[in-house]
Amino acid sequence: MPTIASINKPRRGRPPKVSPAGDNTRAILIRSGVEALTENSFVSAGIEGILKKVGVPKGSFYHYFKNKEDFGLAVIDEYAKYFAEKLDSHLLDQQKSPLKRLESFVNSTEKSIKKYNYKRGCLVGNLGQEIGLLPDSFRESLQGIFLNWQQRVCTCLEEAQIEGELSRDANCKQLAEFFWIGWEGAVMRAKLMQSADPLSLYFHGFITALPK
Amino acid sequence: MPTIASINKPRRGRPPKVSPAGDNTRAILIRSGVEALTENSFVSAGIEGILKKVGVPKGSFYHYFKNKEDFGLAVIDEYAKYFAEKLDSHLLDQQKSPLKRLESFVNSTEKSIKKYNYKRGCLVGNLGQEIGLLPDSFRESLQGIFLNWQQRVCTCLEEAQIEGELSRDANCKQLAEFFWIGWEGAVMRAKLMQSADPLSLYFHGFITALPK
DNA sequence: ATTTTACTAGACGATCAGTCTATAATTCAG
DNA sequence: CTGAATTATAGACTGATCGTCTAGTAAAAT
Repeated sequence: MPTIASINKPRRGRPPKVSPAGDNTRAILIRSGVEALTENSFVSAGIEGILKKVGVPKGSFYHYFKNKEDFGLAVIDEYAKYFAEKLDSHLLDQQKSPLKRLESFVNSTEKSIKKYNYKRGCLVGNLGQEIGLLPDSFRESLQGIFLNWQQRVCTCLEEAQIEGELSRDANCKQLAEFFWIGWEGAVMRAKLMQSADPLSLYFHGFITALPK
Repeated sequence: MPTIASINKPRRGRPPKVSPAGDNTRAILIRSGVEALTENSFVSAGIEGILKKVGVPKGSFYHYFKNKEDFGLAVIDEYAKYFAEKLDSHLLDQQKSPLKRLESFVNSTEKSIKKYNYKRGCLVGNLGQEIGLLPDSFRESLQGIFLNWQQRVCTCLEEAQIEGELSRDANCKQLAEFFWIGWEGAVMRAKLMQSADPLSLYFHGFITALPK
């Protein structure tokens, strides 16, 4: 990102191709990578396919990224950012009760997975499953993302306690962790069954399990 | 498998290499495949690697299997057979109460995942995650395996009802499906965290959620 | 014109699934 | 015993694709 200083007193040479809308080549590649990795695995997703989909020549890849690992980390970060926003858009919706907010997130995921014909799942789940084949740097990153998501759901459950939807005795942190552990299984199963039923079945089970 | 007739009146030519212990080349390849696919994904698992691990030359592979897909299906079948036996060894143990049998399965999985340094997961879960990249024939096979496992847990839960560990009102079929949906998420998370905690946390959550 | 930087074409070696030809091993028929 | 028949082993080979790299061109500054 260019600083104010670098705009006022530009460096010599050809300036980087950067647009305010964020549609520069690097960002385009990352978005293409997000799409690829929500459908494919990291190992089987080829760089060439990711490039071809957005018409960026192969030689450019190693100008923008050190290697595939570096690219992968950038893609993970972008997905985490996108997903955290999506999560917040539901979990922070003050119009609904806390548990209804969680339900709203689930419903939105159901719609989304149908929309993409049960081909796209959770990028973090996909990469988590093949963690044994991935660079070590991926593990920390993915672990941190789960912690982050769990924290958000935990807060939502605590608000449910305040509003009386959930027993004061409930261990929200543990429940949030339980939710995400199983949720990734539900997303996987939905892809396998080509049906959103596993998502709603899992959510229904989770809700009825909560101590009132 | 040779029939009685074919033993009494054998065909001409070299007979198929088959040992009563089942340690013929085909079986060895399948076992090597099971190991490979519990750690890797199908797409990223190379045939050459599977062959090299057991010292079988490449030419033999296409003698025993039509192609990689054919091999994959055989590997899945072998794993399903192995796993169903493992499951039964716990769930049919009349020494324990039904819910304790399920706990016994969970404990055994915890030990197993530790033993292999959190590298080996569930073959069915691994392949399920990448189902979008796999031949169509895999989907049916994997779906059927889940149905089978769910049926076994369902029966166990019904026995728990009889023994009074579980409410008569409980929907055992649905609970069994819930269990397996989430369980695959827990196995994935255990690999990612390099810890068996997600397995026990998930099981604990499942048990406390059951209607008494 | 020259320098600096941004970007790209295409080659490279490795590895992939799968094919092919050759031959070793074993058994039965005559 | 000989030779045909069949199973099984062996690995070179093809064509595609992989991640990576180098040597270059394009563009805008001095």
